[in-house]
Amino acid sequence: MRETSMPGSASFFENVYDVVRQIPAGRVTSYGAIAEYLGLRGSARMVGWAMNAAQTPDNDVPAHRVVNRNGMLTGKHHFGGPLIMQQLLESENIEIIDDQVVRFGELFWDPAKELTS
DNA sequence: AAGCTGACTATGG
DNA sequence: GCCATAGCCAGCT
Repeated sequence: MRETSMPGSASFFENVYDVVRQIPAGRVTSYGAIAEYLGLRGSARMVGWAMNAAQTPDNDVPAHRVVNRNGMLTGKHHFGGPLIMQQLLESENIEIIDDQVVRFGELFWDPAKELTS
């Protein structure tokens, strides 16, 4: 892993990044799924918060592939623009209607199942 | 040091 | 079916 972070800052943030980076293009996942995979479970907010920190140019974390449980682009406004997230997803053949991922159930990528720890 | 906030989720009314 | 409340944990003021 890239110890680009500061010394001693090893936190679940890197765990989140690692999982998000493994999300295949054209797929999406939810905060809760990642949180549960990391053992945070109900603390899906922490995952979202990790995404907030993932906005740094040093990270290659496709945070746009992470949406809420409804498949809604809740964090779209945090990408520097309210349409950035949608455009990124559309560029990966993911259809977005009304800030929501179409066929979210089909595109959903569960780390707990796909990564088979 | 203590309290608030937050890119969520589940439950209740 | 929609609105309100509670639980969650880590970072910031």
